[in-house]
Amino acid sequence: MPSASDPVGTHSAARVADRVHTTAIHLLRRLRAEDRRTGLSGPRASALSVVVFGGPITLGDLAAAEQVKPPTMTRLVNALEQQGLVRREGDDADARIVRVRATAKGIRLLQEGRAWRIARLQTALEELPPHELATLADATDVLARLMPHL
Amino acid sequence: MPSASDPVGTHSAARVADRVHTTAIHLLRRLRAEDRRTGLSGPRASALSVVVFGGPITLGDLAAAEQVKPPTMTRLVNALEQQGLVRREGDDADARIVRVRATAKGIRLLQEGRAWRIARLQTALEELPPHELATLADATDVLARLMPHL
DNA sequence: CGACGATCATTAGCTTTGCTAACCAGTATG
DNA sequence: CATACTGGTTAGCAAAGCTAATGATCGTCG
Repeated sequence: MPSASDPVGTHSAARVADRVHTTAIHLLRRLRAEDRRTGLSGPRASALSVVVFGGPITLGDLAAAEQVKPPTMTRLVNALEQQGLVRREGDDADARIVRVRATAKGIRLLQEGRAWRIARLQTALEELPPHELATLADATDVLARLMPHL
Repeated sequence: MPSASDPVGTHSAARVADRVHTTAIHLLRRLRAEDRRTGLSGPRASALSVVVFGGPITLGDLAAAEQVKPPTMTRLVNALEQQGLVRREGDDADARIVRVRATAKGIRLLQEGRAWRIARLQTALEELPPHELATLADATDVLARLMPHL
């Protein structure tokens, strides 16, 4: 199915890869500015997000999910804990393990922050015709399916 | 035009905004690992990219382009200069100004680094059927058009 | 022409985030 | 039960971001 913007099918994987990459970078840079409103830095917001949506999780797994080494995650969790956004919990079976759980405050802040961050993007998307919105949705599906293979 | 994955048109701008945002974050995190091969950190690679493609540019404009304050850019340029990737040049008319220009080595390294960084993505994209590749290309078009309004 | 404010870059010093190496406590295994 | 492995933390380093203050130059206006 040749698209409207590329009727003759000149898409090469290399070109598309480059454009997807560039687009992602530019998009996030634009949105980054909104982070300040929550008082949460990028890494903290990201880690909190995993804790909120991924339920109680061990510190090591959290580090792996965030693609960060354990010492870095220890510090991030320290900071989030001091802000009252997460709690450390011990494990009954294995005393080495630390489970991290989001507090009600953490859940609330994350949702507000997320809302702020994507508010501008959402506003812009509302101007799009439905079929373009659908294209974006489809593209996220494709990339989500691809992600595990990266 | 309802898409295959969403036949009844339940797309809301809010949902799509959230998914685009999340997808961009996850994608870039996966790709980040490849940066080490160039010996260029993310910020340095990004700044070098602007210098290479944006021609000689003043330090202040470069800082603005990278959405960073001047002192930060001074340090980045110092590092790039020590690596022999850019050169500082004075301005004849205005002695306050520093122009930053990429060296041949800088241009070469950037192109190699870019290639490495997107190599995994490209490999994954090569597995996709053409219509999904086209979906991704269209999505980048939509977002690129949107970008100035963000 | 000369003084004074504006502009561009840098320096100094702080915080956050990332790392590796070393360490401690607890688990599991021979 | 000794020994190795695992999960988390501590210590210490480097990079990248910031603000505030400095230095040097430019432009303007009296």
